[in-house]
Amino acid sequence: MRFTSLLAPTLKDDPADAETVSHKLLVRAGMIRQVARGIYDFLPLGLRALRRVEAIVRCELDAVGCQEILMPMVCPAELWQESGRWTHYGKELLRLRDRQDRDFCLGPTHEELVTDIARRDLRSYRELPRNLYQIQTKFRDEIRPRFGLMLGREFVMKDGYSFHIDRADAEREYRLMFDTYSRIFERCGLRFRAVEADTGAIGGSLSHEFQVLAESGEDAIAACTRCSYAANAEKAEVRAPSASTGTSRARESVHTPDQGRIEDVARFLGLPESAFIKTLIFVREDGSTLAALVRGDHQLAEAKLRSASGASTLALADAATVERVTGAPVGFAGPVGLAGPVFVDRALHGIRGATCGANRADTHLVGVEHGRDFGDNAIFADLRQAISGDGCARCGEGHYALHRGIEVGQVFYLGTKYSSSMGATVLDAAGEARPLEMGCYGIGISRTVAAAIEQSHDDDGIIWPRALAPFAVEIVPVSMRDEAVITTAEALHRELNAARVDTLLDDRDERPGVKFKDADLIGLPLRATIGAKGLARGIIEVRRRDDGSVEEIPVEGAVARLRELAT
RNA sequence: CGGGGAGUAGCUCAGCUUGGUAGAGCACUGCGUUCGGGACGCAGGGGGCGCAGGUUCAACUCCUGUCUCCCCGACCA
Repeated sequence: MRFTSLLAPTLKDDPADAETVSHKLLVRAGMIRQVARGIYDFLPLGLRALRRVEAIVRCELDAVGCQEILMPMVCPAELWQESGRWTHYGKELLRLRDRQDRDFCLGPTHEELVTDIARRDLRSYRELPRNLYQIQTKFRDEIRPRFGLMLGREFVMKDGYSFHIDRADAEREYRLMFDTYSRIFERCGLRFRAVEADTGAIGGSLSHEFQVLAESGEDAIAACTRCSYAANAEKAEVRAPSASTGTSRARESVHTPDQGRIEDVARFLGLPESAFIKTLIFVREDGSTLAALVRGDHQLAEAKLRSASGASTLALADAATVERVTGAPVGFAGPVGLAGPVFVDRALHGIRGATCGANRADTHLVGVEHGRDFGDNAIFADLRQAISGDGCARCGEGHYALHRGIEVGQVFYLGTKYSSSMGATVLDAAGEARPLEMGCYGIGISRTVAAAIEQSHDDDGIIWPRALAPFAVEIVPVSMRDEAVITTAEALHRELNAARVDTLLDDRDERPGVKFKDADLIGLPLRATIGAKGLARGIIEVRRRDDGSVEEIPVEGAVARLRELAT
């Protein structure tokens, strides 16, 4: 490909609306362009990177027996009504109406559609297992899209679904997909970690996320330094503390005017935040309320509370509800005398001399003690987010180190959630109709492109992993006025292409500095610089984008050498 | 949805406080010089200031409405 015919509008300035590195660099390198919030054009270079990821995904999935299909982006409401998600999915589901006034939605995921295929076309256990996938544009009307390709509303996703006669076979497939995903991300050249994950709104019971490790990641993941256990910090089980904390003292109330935040009260009273009990009020789906207690310096993990309380959905109570339940404005809730179910994090078991809200305006209680002052209606559970240094509950010995990650893939064991609600059954060997056991497996293709950049870049631009680079080699003729330079560059370009090495020839009549800057920005793994001085000595200079190392190679045999370096 | 910020040339921004009919750098066009890390000179082209109203002799500047984009949002009990 010639630069002069490539649409690659590189920019010197960072775009004003970009925050993250990948967003800035993708735009600056002329790979994507924003069209509306969370919606982007892919320009040729960006598309090529996207296609690289797709190709790896296809290759690995096809190799383990998956079959590619393509389902519609516009989905009829009926199927979503059948599964119940038409009413439950929420505002992320973009609904539309056609000219006949029929309801449709843009598919944010395709369990309904694929289950519909399965129930129509799969009849017998003999036709199982099946694993169907598609690579397609998805739409989720996110509340707050951000960070370019990281959290778009429209994005490219590979979603796969498998069908089995029983749970054992579904779990076998789950493990197969787990291994396949590991291979896919390895091939992409990414540093990642597979972590146990919450199953979230989709449901199911067994799930791993594939997290690309990057400082800018939005997910916190906890990995044991001793064993192989790693999990989303939301889910990572925290080992129960061995000893209770604090010293006993008499309970008394203190006047804390306008001190509603733990941070403020802690300063006001000169106490550490860890000596506080944080009391949060939640509302269940049916409108009933419950309280959750964590230590002042800890964060509640909503997913844990959800499973401890058995509530399918939980929402933090609004100010009016808090006042009704606690009898005090927001900021002064506490467990003492609080009615209703109270879920308590294990770190508070046996706590003494603690401080909490008094359920009275502008008042806190000090010297609060578990057992003496609260606990009758307490249900103890692991409720908080893991933090660095927490004990690993899995091996019982190690401790957690926290990392930031970008979720690029997830594998789920789904069970019969959709097959049951949508009547997707097959006959088993005994001639009995059984709902299909299902698994589902996703990879954020466009997000993977962004994640690769978050993980691999420098001040000058992108540093593509070989496997994802839009081109393998960029040829930079230092001058477009020098016959020998041009001839050599053209020949190299031609021969590399013939040798199936994707090559970009920067044939623009620009000064060398401009070309070098753009080459660094675009970030192809190898740059072959051809200049008059080098040619006089019969050499071409090859520079690696990742470590900046330079190798001079003879013009004779340059193709073979470059091909070697490129693979 | 709540809070904050911003919409002026392709990009990054200045100009609005104190209304008088729009500017810089980069990019772009032509010519010349230059040519191994974002060159230089000269000469050019391009926007009427998100949109719609209003006030005024006069609005990018003031007022009202509206749209779009960006950032933050249990952390508090």
